[in-house]
Amino acid sequence: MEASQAPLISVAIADDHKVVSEGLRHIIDRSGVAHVVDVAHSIAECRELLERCTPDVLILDVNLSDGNGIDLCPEIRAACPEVNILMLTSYAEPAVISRALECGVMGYMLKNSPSEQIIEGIVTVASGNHFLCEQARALFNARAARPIPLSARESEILALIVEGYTIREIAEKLFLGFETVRSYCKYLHLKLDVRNTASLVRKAIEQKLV
Amino acid sequence: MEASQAPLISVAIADDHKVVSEGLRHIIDRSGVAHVVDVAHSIAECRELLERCTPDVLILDVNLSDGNGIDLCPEIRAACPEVNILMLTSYAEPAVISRALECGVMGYMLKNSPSEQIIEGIVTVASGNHFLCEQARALFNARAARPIPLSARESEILALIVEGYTIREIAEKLFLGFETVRSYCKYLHLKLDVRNTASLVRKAIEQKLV
DNA sequence: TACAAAAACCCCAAATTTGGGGGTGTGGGA
DNA sequence: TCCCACACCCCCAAATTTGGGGTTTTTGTA
Repeated sequence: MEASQAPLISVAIADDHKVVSEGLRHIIDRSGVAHVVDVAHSIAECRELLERCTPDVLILDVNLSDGNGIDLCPEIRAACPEVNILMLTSYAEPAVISRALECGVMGYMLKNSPSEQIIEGIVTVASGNHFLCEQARALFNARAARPIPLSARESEILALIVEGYTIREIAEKLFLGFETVRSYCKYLHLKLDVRNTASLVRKAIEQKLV
Repeated sequence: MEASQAPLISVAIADDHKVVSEGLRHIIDRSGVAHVVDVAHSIAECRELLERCTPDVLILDVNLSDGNGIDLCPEIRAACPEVNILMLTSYAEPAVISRALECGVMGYMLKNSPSEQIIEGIVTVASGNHFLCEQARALFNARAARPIPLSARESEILALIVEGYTIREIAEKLFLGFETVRSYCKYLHLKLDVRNTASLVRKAIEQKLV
Protein backbone atom coordinates (compact mmCIF):
# COMPACT_ATOMS: atom_id res chain seq x y z
CA MET A 1 0.00 0.00 0.00
CA GLU A 2 2.99 2.32 -0.49
CA ALA A 3 2.04 5.28 -2.60
CA SER A 4 5.64 5.83 -3.57
CA GLN A 5 4.83 7.09 -7.06
CA ALA A 6 2.63 9.99 -5.85
CA PRO A 7 4.32 13.07 -4.40
CA LEU A 8 4.12 13.33 -0.62
CA ILE A 9 1.40 15.52 0.84
CA SER A 10 2.97 18.49 2.61
CA VAL A 11 1.59 19.08 6.08
CA ALA A 12 2.06 21.97 8.51
CA ILE A 13 1.15 21.71 12.18
CA ALA A 14 -0.12 24.44 14.50
CA ASP A 15 -0.42 23.16 18.05
CA ASP A 16 0.99 24.62 21.22
CA HIS A 17 1.67 21.24 22.78
CA LYS A 18 5.13 19.97 21.94
CA VAL A 19 4.17 16.38 22.64
CA VAL A 20 1.29 16.65 20.18
CA SER A 21 3.34 18.18 17.39
CA GLU A 22 6.10 15.62 18.02
CA GLY A 23 3.59 12.79 17.99
CA LEU A 24 1.98 14.06 14.83
CA ARG A 25 5.30 14.52 13.09
CA HIS A 26 6.20 10.99 13.97
CA ILE A 27 2.89 9.52 12.79
CA ILE A 28 2.82 11.54 9.58
CA ASP A 29 6.44 11.13 8.52
CA ARG A 30 6.18 7.40 9.06
CA SER A 31 3.01 7.09 6.98
CA GLY A 32 4.75 7.20 3.61
CA VAL A 33 2.03 9.40 2.11
CA ALA A 34 2.70 12.72 3.80
CA HIS A 35 5.47 14.65 5.49
CA VAL A 36 5.65 17.54 7.93
CA VAL A 37 7.14 20.67 6.43
CA ASP A 38 6.69 23.16 9.24
CA VAL A 39 5.42 23.54 12.81
CA ALA A 40 3.93 26.50 14.67
CA HIS A 41 3.03 26.76 18.35
CA SER A 42 0.76 29.77 18.39
CA ILE A 43 -1.60 31.84 16.27
CA ALA A 44 1.18 34.33 15.61
CA GLU A 45 3.65 31.65 14.56
CA CYS A 46 0.98 30.10 12.36
CA ARG A 47 0.54 33.38 10.47
CA GLU A 48 4.29 33.59 9.94
CA LEU A 49 4.35 29.96 8.83
CA LEU A 50 1.78 30.62 6.13
CA GLU A 51 3.87 33.48 4.82
CA ARG A 52 6.89 31.31 4.23
CA CYS A 53 5.12 28.17 2.96
CA THR A 54 1.87 26.88 1.51
CA PRO A 55 1.28 23.34 2.77
CA ASP A 56 -1.35 21.07 1.25
CA VAL A 57 -2.80 20.53 4.69
CA LEU A 58 -2.67 22.62 7.85
CA ILE A 59 -3.40 20.73 11.05
CA LEU A 60 -4.78 23.25 13.50
CA ASP A 61 -5.73 23.06 17.16
CA VAL A 62 -8.62 25.04 18.67
CA ASN A 63 -6.74 26.09 21.78
CA LEU A 64 -3.62 28.00 20.96
CA SER A 65 -1.91 29.97 23.70
CA ASP A 66 -2.63 33.32 22.07
CA GLY A 67 -6.08 32.73 20.67
CA ASN A 68 -8.65 30.49 19.07
CA GLY A 69 -7.79 28.35 16.07
CA ILE A 70 -11.33 28.42 14.70
CA ASP A 71 -11.36 32.22 14.60
CA LEU A 72 -8.19 32.11 12.54
CA CYS A 73 -9.76 29.97 9.81
CA PRO A 74 -11.66 32.62 7.83
CA GLU A 75 -8.45 34.66 7.67
CA ILE A 76 -6.48 31.67 6.38
CA ARG A 77 -9.20 30.79 3.87
CA ALA A 78 -9.01 34.31 2.49
CA ALA A 79 -5.21 34.54 2.40
CA CYS A 80 -4.35 30.97 1.35
CA PRO A 81 -7.37 29.32 -0.28
CA GLU A 82 -5.28 26.37 -1.44
CA VAL A 83 -4.45 25.33 2.12
CA ASN A 84 -6.84 22.68 3.45
CA ILE A 85 -7.44 23.06 7.16
CA LEU A 86 -7.81 19.99 9.32
CA MET A 87 -8.84 20.76 12.90
CA LEU A 88 -7.31 18.39 15.42
CA THR A 89 -8.59 19.06 18.89
CA SER A 90 -10.15 17.57 21.97
CA TYR A 91 -13.42 19.49 21.75
CA ALA A 92 -16.18 16.94 21.34
CA GLU A 93 -18.95 19.55 21.25
CA PRO A 94 -21.37 19.51 18.31
CA ALA A 95 -21.53 23.29 18.39
CA VAL A 96 -17.77 23.60 18.14
CA ILE A 97 -17.69 21.22 15.18
CA SER A 98 -20.45 23.19 13.45
CA ARG A 99 -18.64 26.46 14.02
CA ALA A 100 -15.42 25.05 12.66
CA LEU A 101 -17.15 23.83 9.50
CA GLU A 102 -18.82 27.21 9.06
CA CYS A 103 -15.41 28.82 9.31
CA GLY A 104 -14.23 26.78 6.35
CA VAL A 105 -12.26 23.88 7.76
CA MET A 106 -12.08 20.78 5.55
CA GLY A 107 -11.75 18.28 8.36
CA TYR A 108 -12.37 17.84 12.06
CA MET A 109 -10.67 15.16 14.13
CA LEU A 110 -10.53 14.44 17.83
CA LYS A 111 -7.15 13.99 19.44
CA ASN A 112 -8.01 10.53 20.64
CA SER A 113 -8.43 9.27 17.08
CA PRO A 114 -6.17 6.38 16.09
CA SER A 115 -3.12 7.18 13.96
CA GLU A 116 -4.52 5.57 10.83
CA GLN A 117 -7.57 7.79 10.96
CA ILE A 118 -5.39 10.85 11.24
CA ILE A 119 -3.54 9.84 8.08
CA GLU A 120 -6.86 9.09 6.41
CA GLY A 121 -8.04 12.57 7.34
CA ILE A 122 -4.92 14.20 5.94
CA VAL A 123 -5.21 12.33 2.64
CA THR A 124 -8.91 13.14 2.34
CA VAL A 125 -8.67 16.87 3.00
CA ALA A 126 -5.54 17.12 0.84
CA SER A 127 -7.65 16.00 -2.12
CA GLY A 128 -10.14 18.75 -1.35
CA ASN A 129 -12.77 16.60 0.33
CA HIS A 130 -14.35 17.00 3.72
CA PHE A 131 -13.42 14.62 6.53
CA LEU A 132 -14.85 14.12 10.00
CA CYS A 133 -13.52 11.46 12.32
CA GLU A 134 -16.04 8.86 13.43
CA GLN A 135 -16.79 10.43 16.77
CA ALA A 136 -17.05 13.91 15.27
CA ARG A 137 -19.39 12.65 12.58
CA ALA A 138 -21.57 10.96 15.20
CA LEU A 139 -21.69 14.15 17.24
CA PHE A 140 -22.40 16.26 14.19
CA ASN A 141 -25.25 14.07 13.04
CA ALA A 142 -26.70 13.70 16.50
CA ARG A 143 -26.80 17.42 17.10
CA ALA A 144 -30.27 18.83 17.62
CA ALA A 145 -29.94 21.49 14.92
CA ARG A 146 -27.60 23.71 16.87
CA PRO A 147 -25.37 26.10 15.05
CA ILE A 148 -26.18 28.85 17.60
CA PRO A 149 -25.19 31.80 15.44
CA LEU A 150 -24.55 34.83 17.60
CA SER A 151 -24.33 38.35 16.29
CA ALA A 152 -21.27 40.45 17.05
CA ARG A 153 -23.01 42.34 19.84
CA GLU A 154 -24.37 39.18 21.36
CA SER A 155 -20.92 37.58 21.45
CA GLU A 156 -19.49 40.73 22.95
CA ILE A 157 -22.08 40.85 25.71
CA LEU A 158 -21.88 37.13 26.33
CA ALA A 159 -18.14 37.44 26.82
CA LEU A 160 -18.64 40.20 29.40
CA ILE A 161 -21.27 38.19 31.25
CA VAL A 162 -18.88 35.25 31.41
CA GLU A 163 -16.23 37.61 32.75
CA GLY A 164 -18.55 38.34 35.65
CA TYR A 165 -19.82 41.78 34.72
CA THR A 166 -23.35 42.67 35.76
CA ILE A 167 -25.85 43.97 33.20
CA ARG A 168 -25.56 47.52 34.50
CA GLU A 169 -21.77 47.40 34.28
CA ILE A 170 -21.91 46.05 30.75
CA ALA A 171 -24.27 48.85 29.75
CA GLU A 172 -21.84 51.45 31.09
CA LYS A 173 -18.84 49.73 29.54
CA LEU A 174 -20.40 49.60 26.09
CA PHE A 175 -22.21 52.96 26.37
CA LEU A 176 -25.55 51.23 25.95
CA GLY A 177 -28.81 51.50 27.84
CA PHE A 178 -29.53 49.08 30.63
CA GLU A 179 -32.62 47.79 28.83
CA THR A 180 -30.68 47.26 25.64
CA VAL A 181 -28.19 44.98 27.31
CA ARG A 182 -31.10 43.26 28.99
CA SER A 183 -32.62 42.51 25.60
CA TYR A 184 -29.41 40.93 24.37
CA CYS A 185 -29.30 38.95 27.54
CA LYS A 186 -32.78 37.63 26.85
CA TYR A 187 -31.84 36.66 23.30
CA LEU A 188 -28.77 34.88 24.63
CA HIS A 189 -30.91 32.92 27.05
CA LEU A 190 -33.26 32.04 24.21
CA LYS A 191 -30.55 31.06 21.78
CA LEU A 192 -28.56 29.00 24.23
CA ASP A 193 -31.77 27.63 25.72
CA VAL A 194 -30.99 28.34 29.37
CA ARG A 195 -32.94 29.82 32.26
CA ASN A 196 -30.22 31.48 34.30
CA THR A 197 -26.77 33.02 34.23
CA ALA A 198 -25.06 29.97 35.64
CA SER A 199 -26.17 27.76 32.76
CA LEU A 200 -25.43 30.53 30.30
CA VAL A 201 -21.84 30.83 31.47
CA ARG A 202 -21.33 27.08 31.52
CA LYS A 203 -22.75 26.59 28.06
CA ALA A 204 -20.77 29.50 26.65
CA ILE A 205 -17.53 28.08 28.02
CA GLU A 206 -18.37 24.52 26.98
CA GLN A 207 -19.24 25.48 23.45
CA LYS A 208 -16.35 27.87 23.09
CA LEU A 209 -18.67 30.76 22.28
CA VAL A 210 -16.47 33.12 24.20
CA MET B 1 25.70 12.15 28.09
CA GLU B 2 24.51 8.58 27.49
CA ALA B 3 23.57 6.93 30.75
CA SER B 4 24.10 3.51 29.20
CA GLN B 5 25.39 1.93 32.41
CA ALA B 6 22.26 2.76 34.44
CA PRO B 7 19.10 0.73 33.86
CA LEU B 8 16.42 2.48 31.86
CA ILE B 9 13.62 4.16 33.77
CA SER B 10 10.33 2.40 33.05
CA VAL B 11 7.52 4.78 32.14
CA ALA B 12 3.79 4.18 31.73
CA ILE B 13 1.52 6.68 30.01
CA ALA B 14 -2.15 7.41 30.71
CA ASP B 15 -3.52 9.87 28.19
CA ASP B 16 -6.62 9.59 26.05
CA HIS B 17 -5.05 11.40 23.10
CA LYS B 18 -3.31 8.99 20.76
CA VAL B 19 -1.14 11.72 19.32
CA VAL B 20 0.07 12.64 22.78
CA SER B 21 0.91 9.09 23.82
CA GLU B 22 2.60 8.51 20.46
CA GLY B 23 4.57 11.71 20.81
CA LEU B 24 5.59 10.89 24.35
CA ARG B 25 6.61 7.37 23.42
CA HIS B 26 8.76 8.76 20.67
CA ILE B 27 10.39 11.38 22.86
CA ILE B 28 10.96 9.01 25.76
CA ASP B 29 12.23 5.98 23.85
CA ARG B 30 14.67 8.19 21.96
CA SER B 31 16.05 9.75 25.14
CA GLY B 32 18.30 6.84 26.09
CA VAL B 33 17.42 7.16 29.78
CA ALA B 34 13.87 5.88 29.86
CA HIS B 35 11.51 3.68 27.92
CA VAL B 36 7.74 3.30 27.68
CA VAL B 37 6.49 0.01 29.04
CA ASP B 38 2.73 0.48 28.79
CA VAL B 39 0.02 2.90 27.68
CA ALA B 40 -3.53 3.48 28.90
CA HIS B 41 -6.19 5.73 27.41
CA SER B 42 -8.65 6.04 30.26
CA ILE B 43 -8.96 5.86 34.03
CA ALA B 44 -10.22 2.29 33.76
CA GLU B 45 -7.35 1.22 31.53
CA CYS B 46 -4.93 2.94 33.88
CA ARG B 47 -6.19 0.87 36.82
CA GLU B 48 -5.72 -2.32 34.76
CA LEU B 49 -2.28 -1.16 33.72
CA LEU B 50 -1.16 -0.78 37.32
CA GLU B 51 -2.32 -4.30 38.06
CA ARG B 52 -0.08 -5.82 35.42
CA CYS B 53 2.99 -3.63 35.89
CA THR B 54 4.67 -1.22 38.29
CA PRO B 55 6.48 1.47 36.30
CA ASP B 56 8.99 3.81 37.89
CA VAL B 57 7.03 6.75 36.52
CA LEU B 58 3.40 7.13 35.52
CA ILE B 59 2.67 10.02 33.20
CA LEU B 60 -0.91 11.04 33.80
CA ASP B 61 -3.25 13.52 32.15
CA VAL B 62 -5.92 15.46 34.06
CA ASN B 63 -8.63 14.99 31.46
CA LEU B 64 -9.31 11.37 30.77
CA SER B 65 -12.48 10.41 28.93
CA ASP B 66 -13.97 8.63 31.91
CA GLY B 67 -12.82 10.83 34.76
CA ASN B 68 -10.29 13.11 36.35
CA GLY B 69 -6.64 12.09 36.60
CA ILE B 70 -6.06 14.10 39.76
CA ASP B 71 -8.84 12.30 41.59
CA LEU B 72 -7.19 9.00 40.71
CA CYS B 73 -3.90 9.92 42.38
CA PRO B 74 -4.73 9.20 46.03
CA GLU B 75 -5.93 5.75 44.96
CA ILE B 76 -2.70 5.09 43.07
CA ARG B 77 -0.59 6.36 45.96
CA ALA B 78 -2.32 3.93 48.28
CA ALA B 79 -2.16 0.93 45.95
CA CYS B 80 1.27 1.48 44.37
CA PRO B 81 3.38 3.77 46.56
CA GLU B 82 6.51 3.03 44.51
CA VAL B 83 5.00 4.56 41.34
CA ASN B 84 5.95 8.20 40.91
CA ILE B 85 3.18 10.18 39.26
CA LEU B 86 4.05 12.92 36.78
CA MET B 87 1.08 14.99 35.69
CA LEU B 88 1.30 16.10 32.06
CA THR B 89 -1.57 18.35 31.15
CA SER B 90 -2.57 21.65 29.63
CA TYR B 91 -4.08 23.11 32.80
CA ALA B 92 -2.08 26.18 33.65
CA GLU B 93 -4.14 27.04 36.73
CA PRO B 94 -2.35 27.52 40.06
CA ALA B 95 -5.28 25.91 41.88
CA VAL B 96 -5.11 22.82 39.70
CA ILE B 97 -1.39 22.50 40.32
CA SER B 98 -1.92 22.85 44.07
CA ARG B 99 -4.65 20.21 44.05
CA ALA B 100 -2.45 17.82 42.11
CA LEU B 101 0.40 18.24 44.57
CA GLU B 102 -1.96 17.72 47.48
CA CYS B 103 -3.10 14.50 45.83
CA GLY B 104 0.45 13.21 45.92
CA VAL B 105 1.84 13.72 42.43
CA MET B 106 5.63 14.02 42.21
CA GLY B 107 5.71 16.24 39.16
CA TYR B 108 3.56 18.61 37.14
CA MET B 109 4.33 19.54 33.55
CA LEU B 110 2.46 21.49 30.91
CA LYS B 111 1.96 19.90 27.53
CA ASN B 112 3.75 22.72 25.78
CA SER B 113 7.01 22.01 27.60
CA PRO B 114 9.99 21.22 25.38
CA SER B 115 10.98 17.55 25.03
CA GLU B 116 14.14 17.92 27.07
CA GLN B 117 12.18 19.23 30.01
CA ILE B 118 9.84 16.27 29.84
CA ILE B 119 12.81 13.90 30.05
CA GLU B 120 14.24 15.98 32.88
CA GLY B 121 10.93 15.65 34.70
CA ILE B 122 10.84 11.89 34.25
CA VAL B 123 14.38 11.48 35.55
CA THR B 124 13.70 13.74 38.53
CA VAL B 125 10.49 12.12 39.69
CA ALA B 126 11.93 8.63 39.05
CA SER B 127 14.55 9.39 41.68
CA GLY B 128 11.82 10.32 44.12
CA ASN B 129 12.16 14.08 43.86
CA HIS B 130 9.53 16.66 43.03
CA PHE B 131 9.54 18.37 39.67
CA LEU B 132 7.55 21.28 38.28
CA CYS B 133 8.14 22.60 34.78
CA GLU B 134 9.19 26.23 34.55
CA GLN B 135 5.78 27.59 33.79
CA ALA B 136 4.11 25.48 36.47
CA ARG B 137 6.68 26.59 39.03
CA ALA B 138 6.11 30.21 38.09
CA LEU B 139 2.35 29.79 38.42
CA PHE B 140 2.68 27.93 41.69
CA ASN B 141 4.93 30.56 43.22
CA ALA B 142 2.90 33.45 41.89
CA ARG B 143 -0.34 32.15 43.32
CA ALA B 144 -1.83 34.52 45.84
CA ALA B 145 -2.15 31.90 48.58
CA ARG B 146 -4.98 30.05 46.91
CA PRO B 147 -5.50 26.46 47.75
CA ILE B 148 -9.30 27.12 47.98
CA PRO B 149 -10.14 24.11 50.10
CA LEU B 150 -13.83 23.34 49.78
CA SER B 151 -15.70 21.07 52.13
CA ALA B 152 -17.66 18.13 50.75
CA ARG B 153 -20.98 19.97 50.95
CA GLU B 154 -19.55 23.07 49.36
CA SER B 155 -18.20 21.10 46.41
CA GLU B 156 -21.51 19.33 46.03
CA ILE B 157 -23.48 22.56 45.96
CA LEU B 158 -20.97 24.29 43.72
CA ALA B 159 -21.33 21.47 41.21
CA LEU B 160 -25.10 21.86 41.18
CA ILE B 161 -24.86 25.63 40.74
CA VAL B 162 -22.55 25.11 37.76
CA GLU B 163 -25.09 22.65 36.35
CA GLY B 164 -27.58 25.47 36.33
CA TYR B 165 -29.74 24.58 39.31
CA THR B 166 -31.26 27.42 41.28
CA ILE B 167 -30.79 27.63 45.05
CA ARG B 168 -34.34 26.49 45.69
CA GLU B 169 -33.90 23.49 43.41
CA ILE B 170 -30.65 22.54 45.10
CA ALA B 171 -32.32 22.72 48.49
CA GLU B 172 -35.05 20.35 47.34
CA LYS B 173 -32.59 18.04 45.63
CA LEU B 174 -30.42 17.71 48.73
CA PHE B 175 -33.30 17.82 51.24
CA LEU B 176 -31.83 20.94 52.82
CA GLY B 177 -33.40 24.23 53.82
CA PHE B 178 -33.32 27.10 51.37
CA GLU B 179 -31.37 29.25 53.81
CA THR B 180 -28.86 26.50 54.35
CA VAL B 181 -28.00 26.31 50.69
CA ARG B 182 -27.87 30.08 50.66
CA SER B 183 -25.25 30.04 53.39
CA TYR B 184 -23.08 27.64 51.43
CA CYS B 185 -23.55 29.85 48.44
CA LYS B 186 -22.27 32.82 50.44
CA TYR B 187 -19.25 30.89 51.61
CA LEU B 188 -18.54 29.84 48.03
CA HIS B 189 -18.66 33.46 46.93
CA LEU B 190 -16.32 34.37 49.77
CA LYS B 191 -13.88 31.55 49.15
CA LEU B 192 -13.72 31.99 45.40
CA ASP B 193 -13.76 35.76 45.84
CA VAL B 194 -16.58 36.53 43.40
CA ARG B 195 -19.65 38.75 43.51
CA ASN B 196 -22.09 36.85 41.31
CA THR B 197 -23.04 33.48 39.91
CA ALA B 198 -21.47 34.12 36.52
CA SER B 199 -17.99 34.59 38.01
CA LEU B 200 -18.54 31.69 40.36
CA VAL B 201 -19.33 29.32 37.50
CA ARG B 202 -16.45 30.55 35.41
CA LYS B 203 -13.95 30.25 38.25
CA ALA B 204 -15.23 26.82 39.22
CA ILE B 205 -14.82 25.56 35.68
CA GLU B 206 -11.45 27.25 35.19
CA GLN B 207 -10.01 25.86 38.37
CA LYS B 208 -11.51 22.42 37.87
CA LEU B 209 -13.33 22.61 41.19
CA VAL B 210 -16.26 20.78 39.69
C1' DT C 1 -36.32 49.35 -3.27
C1' DA C 2 -38.21 46.59 -0.02
C1' DC C 3 -37.68 43.20 3.38
C1' DA C 4 -35.35 40.85 7.25
C1' DA C 5 -32.15 40.86 10.61
C1' DA C 6 -29.43 43.27 13.75
C1' DA C 7 -28.91 46.94 16.99
C1' DA C 8 -30.74 50.08 20.15
C1' DC C 9 -34.25 51.28 23.36
C1' DC C 10 -38.49 51.05 26.93
C1' DC C 11 -42.15 49.36 30.69
C1' DC C 12 -44.08 46.27 34.26
C1' DA C 13 -44.10 42.62 37.68
C1' DA C 14 -42.33 38.54 39.80
C1' DA C 15 -38.60 35.71 41.12
C1' DT C 16 -34.03 35.25 42.49
C1' DT C 17 -29.74 36.61 44.07
C1' DT C 18 -26.82 39.28 47.01
C1' DG C 19 -25.20 41.37 51.44
C1' DG C 20 -25.66 41.93 56.11
C1' DG C 21 -26.82 40.15 60.28
C1' DG C 22 -27.63 36.24 63.37
C1' DG C 23 -28.37 31.02 65.51
C1' DT C 24 -27.67 25.56 66.75
C1' DG C 25 -25.13 21.17 67.30
C1' DT C 26 -21.28 17.90 66.35
C1' DG C 27 -16.66 16.18 66.11
C1' DG C 28 -11.74 16.63 65.97
C1' DG C 29 -7.49 18.60 67.47
C1' DA C 30 -4.49 21.64 70.77
C1' DT D 1 -11.31 21.41 78.22
C1' DC D 2 -11.71 25.03 74.80
C1' DC D 3 -11.76 26.31 70.11
C1' DC D 4 -12.63 25.78 65.37
C1' DA D 5 -14.34 23.88 61.15
C1' DC D 6 -18.33 21.99 59.37
C1' DA D 7 -23.21 21.23 58.63
C1' DC D 8 -27.47 23.06 59.34
C1' DC D 9 -31.03 26.75 60.00
C1' DC D 10 -33.34 31.78 60.13
C1' DC D 11 -34.53 37.07 59.18
C1' DC D 12 -34.40 41.49 56.65
C1' DA D 13 -33.62 44.63 52.80
C1' DA D 14 -31.58 45.95 48.52
C1' DA D 15 -30.01 44.74 44.11
C1' DT D 16 -30.32 41.99 40.20
C1' DT D 17 -32.18 38.80 37.18
C1' DT D 18 -35.96 36.77 34.71
C1' DG D 19 -40.24 36.66 31.86
C1' DG D 20 -43.61 38.91 29.51
C1' DG D 21 -44.80 42.60 26.46
C1' DG D 22 -43.41 46.29 23.14
C1' DT D 23 -40.76 50.46 19.57
C1' DT D 24 -37.36 52.64 16.35
C1' DT D 25 -33.30 52.97 13.39
C1' DT D 26 -29.77 51.10 10.80
C1' DT D 27 -27.81 47.81 7.63
C1' DG D 28 -27.07 44.15 4.48
C1' DT D 29 -28.88 42.13 0.60
C1' DA D 30 -32.24 39.79 -2.41
